[in-house]
Amino acid sequence: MDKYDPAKIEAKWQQIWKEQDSFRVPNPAEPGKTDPSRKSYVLEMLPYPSGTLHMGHVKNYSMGDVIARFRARNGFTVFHPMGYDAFGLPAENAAIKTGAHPAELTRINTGNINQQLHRLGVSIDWSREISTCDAEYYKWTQYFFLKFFERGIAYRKEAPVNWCPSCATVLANEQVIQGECERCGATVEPRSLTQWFFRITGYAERLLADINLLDSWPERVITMQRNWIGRSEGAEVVFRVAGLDIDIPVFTTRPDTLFGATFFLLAPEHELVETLVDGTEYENPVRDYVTAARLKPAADRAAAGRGKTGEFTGRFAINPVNGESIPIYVSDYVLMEYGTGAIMAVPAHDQRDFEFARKFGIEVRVVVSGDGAGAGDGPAMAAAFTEDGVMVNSGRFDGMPNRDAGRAITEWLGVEHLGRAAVSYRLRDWLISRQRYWGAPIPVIYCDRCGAVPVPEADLPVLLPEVGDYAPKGKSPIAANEEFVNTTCPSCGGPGRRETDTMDTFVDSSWYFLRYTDPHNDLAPFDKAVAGYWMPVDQYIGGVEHAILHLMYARFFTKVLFDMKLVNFREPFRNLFTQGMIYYKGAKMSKSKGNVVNPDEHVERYGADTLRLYVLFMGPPELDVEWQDQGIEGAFRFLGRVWRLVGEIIEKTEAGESGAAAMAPVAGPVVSGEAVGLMRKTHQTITRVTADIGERFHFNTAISAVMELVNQAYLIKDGLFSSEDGRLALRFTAETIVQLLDPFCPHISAELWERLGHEELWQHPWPQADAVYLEEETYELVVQVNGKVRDRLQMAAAASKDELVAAARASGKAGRYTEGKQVIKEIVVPGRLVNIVVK
RNA sequence: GCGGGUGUGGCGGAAUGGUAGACGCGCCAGCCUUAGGAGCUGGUAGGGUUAUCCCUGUGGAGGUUCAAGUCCUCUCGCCCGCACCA
Repeated sequence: MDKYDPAKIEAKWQQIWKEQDSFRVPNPAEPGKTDPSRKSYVLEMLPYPSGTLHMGHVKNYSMGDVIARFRARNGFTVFHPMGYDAFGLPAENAAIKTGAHPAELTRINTGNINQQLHRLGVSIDWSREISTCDAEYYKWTQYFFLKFFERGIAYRKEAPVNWCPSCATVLANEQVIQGECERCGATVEPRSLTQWFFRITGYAERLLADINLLDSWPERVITMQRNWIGRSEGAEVVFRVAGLDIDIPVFTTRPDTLFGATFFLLAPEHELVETLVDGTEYENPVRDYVTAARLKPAADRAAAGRGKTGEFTGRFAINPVNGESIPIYVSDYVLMEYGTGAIMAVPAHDQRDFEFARKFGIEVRVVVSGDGAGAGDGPAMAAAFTEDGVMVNSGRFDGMPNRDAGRAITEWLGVEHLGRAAVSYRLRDWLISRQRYWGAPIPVIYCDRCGAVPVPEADLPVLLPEVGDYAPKGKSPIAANEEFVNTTCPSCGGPGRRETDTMDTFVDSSWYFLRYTDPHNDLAPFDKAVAGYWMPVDQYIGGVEHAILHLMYARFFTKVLFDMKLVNFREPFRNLFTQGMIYYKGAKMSKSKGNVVNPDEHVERYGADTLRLYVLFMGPPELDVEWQDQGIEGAFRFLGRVWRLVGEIIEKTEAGESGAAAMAPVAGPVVSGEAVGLMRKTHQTITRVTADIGERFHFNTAISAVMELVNQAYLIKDGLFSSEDGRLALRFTAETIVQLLDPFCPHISAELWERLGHEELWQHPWPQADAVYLEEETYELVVQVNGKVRDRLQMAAAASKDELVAAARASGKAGRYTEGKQVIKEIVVPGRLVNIVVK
């Protein structure tokens, strides 16, 4: 046979798949009445077209394709679409540098990626391709904004926000990592701006509770989401400012420590700070403190271990449980965004409050005692006591276990109308406005008379206008386009000005999986029945870096759409698989580090099949792995071995001696026992590969199982060609190898399958293992003495327990260790081992 | 600090509580070849003996069990997430 030439056969099959539109899946004519039980929606996170695909994408799409092709061949109608997350800063920044239009750059990049995906041979239904920067798509993103606005989920408020000076835009909390911009790493600055938000906090409880509806998500992703939502149970307690008619509520998770509150704190941003100090001698120092705190970068302010600072306001708060007056301070360790922006401080039982109290000489009063006796040791404490104990110094609650007291105090507060049980979340509302160009314009018009007025649905899309200069100047470049900005108010017809901010690109990607189901619908974002047929996504695959951002937003979006009755499911992604990253030279691949492995070069050199095979063979798909330059050589060698093996079998056997015949048990005289052995190995391999792909996603072990089979075939093939049974077994083995390899390496498999005399491998049913061949006649019995292996014996599969014991006892090798000893017992595991326990 | 994950040859990694190191890379040897950075075959955890066999070994220390990489307790290292969240 000719030499293995991946470039030639890959081009050939990609052309055939393209011409035949092989992976196209039409929507059912009557989706509501069509049985969706055999559909499988396989989805990989859509790529951001910043340039070309990198190795992480190759892994992602290779995995998705293995699952898609495997399921297709197992009788599922596989829905496997693709698109581009095309709005975003990289294209815009490149545009600023080169002067090209971001749309043009995006068009070029998506074209490149489309070509790369074709060259990988991924089984995508390209008729459903979408790009989030197309007006036909973002029209519906804007539509959802309007619907969210109608429901009060989209709203505008002035708030302290995160400003990235490098990206020149505000960021959502999720996009700030340790005080730095998630995208560019610049230190974010606090600013107070009026911005658009999505009220995701209203869904905090459901985002948490509905985790139970997910079938299979990685534990760490679930944990990260739980942590991010950060639900805390406690109480809201109202403190009154002495001498003023002002009530300030605080949130606490420790209502049991209320009697230990010896001071009170406000966040610098708290709206009442000014009221409390206005016109008093404390006015100036407090104002100075507040100003300094507002300017401090969030990262500095949050730095743990930094000494506590604060400023006394001259005011006192009255503790509702005992009527005590406690001093009110302003301190920057109190966060305006969490709880109510004010806290009661209990230094004896909170380390932060303790540090503040020590610095400012405030009383530390123990109200929960560890040993039940040691009350009043506050002045001697070296640190706060944060464990559970028994109540002291707390009036009628003394002597109670503190957790019980917490509940009792909360209840009492409720009765007295001084507080109530409350739940607080760490999750904040999603800030979606961006002061940048390359995004979907927020469809709102401002009118002096009517305020913020939504653009009427009929006027969508609000097209992104042309601008002369993309460089951000603290506000969106769109603001410079007077023609765009100046319009009429849809409500009163008077002069209006358009909103010039665009939406966070995470809004675009929060619903793209729905658009795939009905991508050309121009009357609605999607048809409910059609979406209901394909959704939810049965298997979602992507990087763990989206564990919070994208996955939380998409879950939120789906829940809002559920409430709007646009979808009939609560969770979009039933199963999630997060792949590990590929490292190179000990680090994450990145252009700045210069350690990037370019997929195109490897496709060129070895072919897509080899690259796909290697990225999945490298290790368990969920773990981070290190790219090894020589590793891919091994994958290429293996495919060469397969090519030559199958080629030789094609040449030396007849097509008539093929799979169908081999599916029946080997009948008649078995010329060579090895023919049966090969049939057994082949069927065992079917079992292993099927389980490894279908149930465990252990692609690396599935591949190694095929490698074993190939190795086995090589060892015994020469002895088998001479007999009829041998040729039959070899032909069947060759066909099986090709079929099992198909999800990983579809091109070489399709080619060899054709040469074996068949058609359309991607539609051919997945091979089934035949139990007749799985049963071994003999096996190796391990003989242990006191748990140590001493001998291995060939035993008949049917041997009884007694026979196994007898054989084990008769073993000379094992006998050396049992001689002269007393046999206490014998453990028999049929099919595996006998363990003789002696003393 | 809290939460999650992970630790096995020179390397990537296999092992429903039942033969530790499958498979691949690398390395060594043989065959084939005018040649080989091709192909085929064999070997390759460490230590001691080599006809063979023995001992030790899955980060460390205990424990459960006839039997532990696997289960339990403690502990150490690394990775990820959150972190002044009241």
